Amino acid sequence: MKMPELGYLCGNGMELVTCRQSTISYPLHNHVSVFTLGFIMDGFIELVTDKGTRTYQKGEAFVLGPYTPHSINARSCYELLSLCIDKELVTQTDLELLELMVSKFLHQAIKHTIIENWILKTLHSLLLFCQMLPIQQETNIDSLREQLELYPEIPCCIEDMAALALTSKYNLIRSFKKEVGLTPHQFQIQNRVRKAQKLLNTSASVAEVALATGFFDQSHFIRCFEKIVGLTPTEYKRAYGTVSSMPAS
DNA sequence: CCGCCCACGAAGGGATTATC
DNA sequence: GATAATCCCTTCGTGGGCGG
Repeated sequence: MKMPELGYLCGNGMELVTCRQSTISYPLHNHVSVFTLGFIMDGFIELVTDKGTRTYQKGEAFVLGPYTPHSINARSCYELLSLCIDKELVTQTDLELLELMVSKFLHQAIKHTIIENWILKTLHSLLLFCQMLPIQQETNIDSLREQLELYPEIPCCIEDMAALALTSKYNLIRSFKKEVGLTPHQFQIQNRVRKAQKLLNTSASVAEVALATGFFDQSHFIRCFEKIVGLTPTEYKRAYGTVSSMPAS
């Protein structure tokens, strides 16, 4: 398989992931409590959400709200720039200031590449759209979701989760899927992989990351990781070899 | 709307081997 | 030695159906 070129930068409540020459498809998942702005730099992708399937091609952008379940089908080689912004930052910051912060972040993040004009031009309307998206009220499901997001590595069966959400396991599965778009277990696995991605950016070995994120062993970890990320942990580590994070300013 | 039951498929668990 | 891949059996999560 041809390895995609990946880039990752984070800081000030924002994360930027660039993916070049990728042919990876991603199964159903969500980006937890962040807004995601996706910019198609080259090629095209098929984005599937609960609102349907839409093809986005070079020069087009999309917005995903927090916890929006979606999948990506790669029909060809594509280049995607994903900008994730903390929910609080989006909802609690004045639009003009937010736009300034985001464009500053983009300029800092992509130092050696000229940011295409269309990205900066669409930024304002995309951020406005984010701020206008309705945010759900807090429920018991939300507190469980928060627990699973913060501590995905803790062994927690469906009965334990139901107890946390003050409901039955049958109702939990239905309600959770309705609100989050994934079953509790799928959500837990996804968060474990997400946490593992962060740990893989440190000096920890694959086996250490596997145990630290709640997987029984590295064999099981590799299977789940590859299914969600599209790369094995080692390939991922290699692809993100030049990882850096920006100092807070 | 919620709880329960049940069948089925996916995930978990364990062992082993291959590869670098 | 670390990591990746595969196999096989067991366990459990999930979806559908049903009833209160």
